[in-house]
Amino acid sequence: MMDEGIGRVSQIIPQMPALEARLCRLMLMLGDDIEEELEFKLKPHKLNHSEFLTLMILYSRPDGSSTPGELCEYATQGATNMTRIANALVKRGLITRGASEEDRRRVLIRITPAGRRFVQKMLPPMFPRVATMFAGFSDTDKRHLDRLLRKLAGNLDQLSESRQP
Amino acid sequence: MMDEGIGRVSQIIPQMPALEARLCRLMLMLGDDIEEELEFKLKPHKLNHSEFLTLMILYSRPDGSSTPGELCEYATQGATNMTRIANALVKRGLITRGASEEDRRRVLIRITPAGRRFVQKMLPPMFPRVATMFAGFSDTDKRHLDRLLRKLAGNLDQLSESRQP
DNA sequence: ATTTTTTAATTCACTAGTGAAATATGAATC
DNA sequence: GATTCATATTTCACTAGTGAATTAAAAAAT
Repeated sequence: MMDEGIGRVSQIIPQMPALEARLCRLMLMLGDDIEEELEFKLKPHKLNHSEFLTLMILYSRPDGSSTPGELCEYATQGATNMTRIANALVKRGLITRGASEEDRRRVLIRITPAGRRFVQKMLPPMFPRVATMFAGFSDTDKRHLDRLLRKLAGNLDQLSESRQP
Repeated sequence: MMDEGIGRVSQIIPQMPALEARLCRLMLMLGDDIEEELEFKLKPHKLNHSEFLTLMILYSRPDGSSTPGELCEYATQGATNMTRIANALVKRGLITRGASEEDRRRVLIRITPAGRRFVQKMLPPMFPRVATMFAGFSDTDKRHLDRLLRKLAGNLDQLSESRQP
């Protein structure tokens, strides 16, 4: 369906990089599909993607703590949104928010023991469906995919730098 | 950075499919990156992604017309949002909206000559950066990537059917 | 030592997208 | 042929995320 669409457009505008455009479109569709699958798994826990990601970042830190600014960077979220995310997670007792000693502009965010238990409980049931996503992929397939995606990521990185350096 | 995070989590929870989780995360990041790049190219034309996609679907149809319901399906948008998208495009004179003759529940959406000209003018300047995204990709790389992404899409399709059939 | 500049987080007003209900027409059933 | 059921679109109330302005503290400049 998408293939036919791109085909017809590239017949009218032949200088279009049709193959590349198709790959772009595929990546966008897959990104949406994976996001949808993820949100489906998160819904029972009343978490959305960015809250989950933020919580996982904290969980994966050796000391379980970070600052809003750092979390923004790693979760690629605006500071505005991080405030809301932190509000939501604090309300549920999964993280705490306190003032930093050294730099009083900073806020210190820390995952709570309850937050750790929550992650450890919710994660395992997600595994089977993640594995299913890559059913029929050989180890070589996965390695190839990883390599190609990282190459693409590198190119996109350059493009993003060329936007506002 | 993400690799270390997943590494630490999979040390605590060893039954996690770490490789697959990493590929998921990569796909999500790349989807966001490509979306960002696309929105950047669309901004000067005051279009967002879903408006652009809707317009392109109409452009690529042989007769240049469709209905809201059909557009929802192809653009994977809710009906609610399609109403807003159509409103925006009508306002700019890129599409028209009229009642269907056969089925008066239906609305007929059609790209205007101005809409066609608009697409033909805005598309070519986007090509260089699309090509750059795949710089360093051999033809084999692109074929492989296409194959792997389609396989992944197939698996995700199955998963989505298992959600609410 | 005071002023200026920079950095960090938050609040506010907005855009984009979703789910549930409303409206209206067509199709099916009795 | 009236009633029930299904389909198509829109409206309304909500969630998620963004940009601009605000507040406050630290760092740099004078």
